[in-house]
Amino acid sequence: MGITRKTKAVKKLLSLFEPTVSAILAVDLIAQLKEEMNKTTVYRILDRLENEGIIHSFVGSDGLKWYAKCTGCSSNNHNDIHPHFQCTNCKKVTCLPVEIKIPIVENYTIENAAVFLVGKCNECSS
Amino acid sequence: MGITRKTKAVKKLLSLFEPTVSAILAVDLIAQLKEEMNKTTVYRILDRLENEGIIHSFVGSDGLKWYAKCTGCSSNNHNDIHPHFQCTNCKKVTCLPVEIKIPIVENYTIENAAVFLVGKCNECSS
DNA sequence: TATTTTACTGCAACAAAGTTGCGTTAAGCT
DNA sequence: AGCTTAACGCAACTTTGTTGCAGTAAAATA
Ligand SMILES: [Mn+2]
Ligand SMILES: [Mn+2]
Ligand SMILES: [Zn+2]
Ligand SMILES: [Zn+2]
Repeated sequence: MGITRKTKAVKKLLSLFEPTVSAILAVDLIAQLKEEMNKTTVYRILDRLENEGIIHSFVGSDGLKWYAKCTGCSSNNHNDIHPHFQCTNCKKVTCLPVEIKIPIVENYTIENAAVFLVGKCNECSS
Repeated sequence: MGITRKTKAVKKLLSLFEPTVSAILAVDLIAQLKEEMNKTTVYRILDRLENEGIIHSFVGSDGLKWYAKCTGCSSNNHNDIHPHFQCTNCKKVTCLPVEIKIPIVENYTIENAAVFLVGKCNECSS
């Protein structure tokens, strides 16, 4: 189950997540890998890696899809529930290593929460 | 500034938000109004109403745009910051009238938060 | 190492959401 | 009623993402 074959394409794509802690836009990955693989392949590999628990995805405030490395997830245990932050200045998106406290609201049984925060990162707030 | 002319189209669109507390998908509005106005018109009216502080928008977990009525906003004061909830069963999306407690995270100055909650609504959890 | 199997990839065509330009219509003011 | 211009319809376009199918290559088997 999952990524059964570690092809050149899979290795190449994974290598782009290595040097950074930031999340990466799916669209940016496609642009960056244009010479090396087809966009269909990029989307398919992202799908598989996410099912494997190697990366996770979320949607930004503009509806675009972001991907970032997981820490300690597997295919049957995706426990990477944390807020994501975007800097309004440098536009970088990062995973915040803090717990989300799921609110208790009457008449609603809340099972999951997606939190997208916006503000200024340390480097950009001079 | 804002909606200067209350046309038939504007009145009709606003009337769809009246009978419900739920949010409405932009795409659903377009489908529902297909016979009465063009989709371009729908998008343009939604834009204007949002700038006026009459409705507010947010993005669901699938990247689609939702709109809901504002309560007590104006064009220069959009203070409708609350979580949104989607029921996994009936798919309805509602505005939750609770305050979002913006987390304090070192190295990040958080200015805004979008919280999208998922679970079961009262009607659907038998 | 040669053969075989099938997971993976490329391509082209498609789908859905949303935007833009421009000519036409109608809201609402005099 | 006539005038001005905000608002509208339409078609064409952009962007993101998906699908079907034929061809390729990773890796298992012999
Ligand atoms: Mn993350
Ligand atoms: Mn709301
Ligand atoms: Zn920054
Ligand atoms: Zn429900």
